[in-house]
Amino acid sequence: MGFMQTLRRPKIRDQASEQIKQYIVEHHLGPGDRLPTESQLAETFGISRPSVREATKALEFLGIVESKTGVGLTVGRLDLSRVTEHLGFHAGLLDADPLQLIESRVIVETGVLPRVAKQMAADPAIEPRLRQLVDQFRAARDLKTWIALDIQFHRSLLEASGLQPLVAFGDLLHVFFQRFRESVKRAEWKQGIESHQQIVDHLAAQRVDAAVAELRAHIESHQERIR
Amino acid sequence: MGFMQTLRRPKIRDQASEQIKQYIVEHHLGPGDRLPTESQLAETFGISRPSVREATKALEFLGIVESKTGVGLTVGRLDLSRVTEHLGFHAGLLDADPLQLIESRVIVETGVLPRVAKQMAADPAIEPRLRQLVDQFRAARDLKTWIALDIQFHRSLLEASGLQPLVAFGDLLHVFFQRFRESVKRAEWKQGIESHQQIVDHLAAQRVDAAVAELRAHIESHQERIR
DNA sequence: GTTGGCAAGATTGTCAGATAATCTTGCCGT
DNA sequence: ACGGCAAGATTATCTGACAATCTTGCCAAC
Repeated sequence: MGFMQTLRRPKIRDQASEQIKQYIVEHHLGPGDRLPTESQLAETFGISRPSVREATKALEFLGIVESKTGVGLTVGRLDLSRVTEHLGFHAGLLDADPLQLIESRVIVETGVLPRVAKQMAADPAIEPRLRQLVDQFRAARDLKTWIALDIQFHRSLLEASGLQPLVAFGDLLHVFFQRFRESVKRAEWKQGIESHQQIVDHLAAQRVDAAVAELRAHIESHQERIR
Repeated sequence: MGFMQTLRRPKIRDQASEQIKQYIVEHHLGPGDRLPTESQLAETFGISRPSVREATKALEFLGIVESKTGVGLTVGRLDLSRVTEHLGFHAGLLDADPLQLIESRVIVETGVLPRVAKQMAADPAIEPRLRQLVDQFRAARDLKTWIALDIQFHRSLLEASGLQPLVAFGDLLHVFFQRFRESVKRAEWKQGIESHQQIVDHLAAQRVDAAVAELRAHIESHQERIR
């Protein structure tokens, strides 16, 4: 019978990572502040250094602490991109509904366009950058560079909004979209190039609604490919 | 002279974690599937087992892999709550521009409302759920439960859209947003309650534009508090 | 006196090997 | 057929050592 217990003894390294977090809070440490050395932590917690390391390396992976050879451990600074970097990988495993991912992209990327239009009017450096990417598209000859440029275009669009959280979210999704970008056919390039061109044109002329419509159609064109 | 290099050799365990992720992708492994043993991984990568462990423990921390004593390593199941739990333990470490967070939330949450209105028309269960949350607001007496309910309300809004990726992203934004909520004053509750009420009313009546305007004003009201 | 480099110490990075704890599997007796 | 026990497999933890890297301070040269 298996009803009893499953009362697993908590793992030492997990206790250690909790204690380290607790240490940070109790000592009111902020980003950049120093932590005790691994040896000191090991002695304090009454465990071995390898266990402490497994704890700190896990925390470091998330960005909660940083470690430098010859220096020591310091408290880290957490930003969204750091987190999504690893989570994006997860979105690939998690068999999310492709239709939901497409719709999510549409909402985020079109939602950002009004801001982009404003930023373009204020910062003359943005438009040339986008046009340069469109031109590189036309010169692209193989699928691989086309994909890379497509990713960069959409990323630049998000970057132009100045909203880093949304850039991070875009990066997260792009891992997933890579999968069916590969199934793009040559004939569909041309259409993609024209879409990008028109989006930039619309934005430069402050025709936000037209840009939104074009971008929505562009992203939703993936829908036909996923069946 | 310091101009040369700063070309840090990539750390072995980081290479290892990358290789493990790569292994999962290349072998098309999904949650629950087995990975090679630590010893096998160590031998395959040509490194020691402790280094493999530091890599796997970091991945396990995020839920990318799971390990059970006597069993082995398996691919993990996405558990965002675990991540947000680790992130939220100390607000002082979170680094994000408040204005960008606010604007990002506005874009995501308002962008979702057209879909929510559609879903409400199709699924009669949604409206009572939202109204119930509004009612609980009115009954709330302390700041803590108010914050919890506020988070839940906005989350339910995203859930009602049926777009899981945006729900997950919303959770992440809330973690970074948390510290600003604590500075809400009692007088501002009332206003928040009324906002929520009106948003639900507008949506129920299919007045999407009005709901968008109200939600935007509601979120942007935080701007005045962060100076 | 100032500057430059070098040496020593401190700290993390990596490794090897061993033992304990825990889970699975299959055998054996009833 | 069923239940328990033993053996194997695998992760969990520890000890100890050495390598790589950064910081600090001393010392010599100018």
